[in-house]
Amino acid sequence: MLYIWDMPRDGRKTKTRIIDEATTLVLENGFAGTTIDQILEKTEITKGAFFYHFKTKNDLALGLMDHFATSDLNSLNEALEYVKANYKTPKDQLIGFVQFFINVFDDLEQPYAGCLYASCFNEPEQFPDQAKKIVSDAILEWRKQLGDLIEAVLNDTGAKLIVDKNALADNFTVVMEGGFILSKALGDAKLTANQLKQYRNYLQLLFAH
Amino acid sequence: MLYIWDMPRDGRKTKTRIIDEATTLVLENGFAGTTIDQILEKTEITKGAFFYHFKTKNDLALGLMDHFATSDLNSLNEALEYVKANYKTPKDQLIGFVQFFINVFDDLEQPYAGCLYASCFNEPEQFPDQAKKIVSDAILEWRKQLGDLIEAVLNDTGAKLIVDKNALADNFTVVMEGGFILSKALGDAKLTANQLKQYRNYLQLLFAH
DNA sequence: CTTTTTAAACAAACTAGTCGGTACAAATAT
DNA sequence: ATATTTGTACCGACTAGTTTGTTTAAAAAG
Repeated sequence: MLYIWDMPRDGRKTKTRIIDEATTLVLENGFAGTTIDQILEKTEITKGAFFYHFKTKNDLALGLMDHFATSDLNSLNEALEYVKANYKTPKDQLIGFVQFFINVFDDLEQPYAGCLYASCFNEPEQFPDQAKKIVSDAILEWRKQLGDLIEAVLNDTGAKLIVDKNALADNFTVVMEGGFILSKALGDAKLTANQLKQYRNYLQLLFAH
Repeated sequence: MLYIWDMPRDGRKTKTRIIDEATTLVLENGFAGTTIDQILEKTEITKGAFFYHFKTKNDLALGLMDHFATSDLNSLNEALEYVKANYKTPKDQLIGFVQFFINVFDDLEQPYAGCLYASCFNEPEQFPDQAKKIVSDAILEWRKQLGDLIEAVLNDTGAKLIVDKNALADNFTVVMEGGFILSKALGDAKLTANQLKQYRNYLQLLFAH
């Protein structure tokens, strides 16, 4: 017999709840535009509980970015593992990687809530340097992993044009970030996937036999 | 009969100064993160003068966006006129259009300050609907003008792949917006131009003979 | 004269962060 | 077994300072 009052208090649940709700609020109002009172209202916790988990609002910024980057890099690795398990040639793996994310964003009905990386550099003075470093490290990790895949294609298949491996890898991140903005601005969820398809087209033309 | 005292004092200079300095501040701190006192300090005017020109802070948001969009659409038209005067075939005009902006961003030494369109949708709840409409209208104008150019190329040259005219036109906006983020995140001014070069590559491969 | 700008005070609401205190489970002591 | 202590999680009133916007009287400038 399990009564709720028998359940031990788990502070991680509260912390996770704060991070989840705060992320939503920051994507709607920006970081400076999100007040701690708003977070308290959404999470239905009190000020005391909030400051128990986060020393300051800056500390929250760090927590948000850390959580976001971790889950972002998880999805990078998930996609990499998927294509390496399911495709043989580097080219198929690279195209499959992009297609993986096309499928994700093709299924969305309403515009993706947004990316905290963009928030961080849209109000850069509001975020501590540590948060900015988390973002740049994450972007460089996407560059590295995609860059390795691209290099393998260059060695295996060759390209129709001389291209910079890093710039081509970065182009994925750029199309994603820009796609989110376009999608929100025009209120059309499908636009992000459509933009990724342009990137896929580019790769297909570049690495055509 | 014209008396000298018929000429009122010119408040447009002050208003322009407010808009210029406020734009810089919003790109650094976000809109919610920019206080009117900060603007007063930078412009060296007083609170009375500020509220003489803008009824509310929301009114300022509108003024900023209107000014920004006007100058953005001016540069769209400038580039269009340039390529139509200097290139003959639709394909050369389209590639020339992209090259026009590559040249602009290749000359930058430090990352582009940023785009208010992005600010608007990174803290959408902070901006009035009217401001958001200015942004979506501007993005649709880029889509239309570039789309017309692309359609001319499709009719004249044909494409290696079936592409959606609008998505291909939007891809320019997306690469710009994403490029700004990348450039700021990694602190490298050249990255935006490099990303535009990927878009140019894509067009060249797509419309190759 | 009319428009624009100053200077300074003021208010009402909001904001980040503090602080003393409570509830409760597990560990420790008796 | 029972009593006491300790540490974690949480509460909510309070404070010091900030923010938008108002008001008012006077001054500058074409």
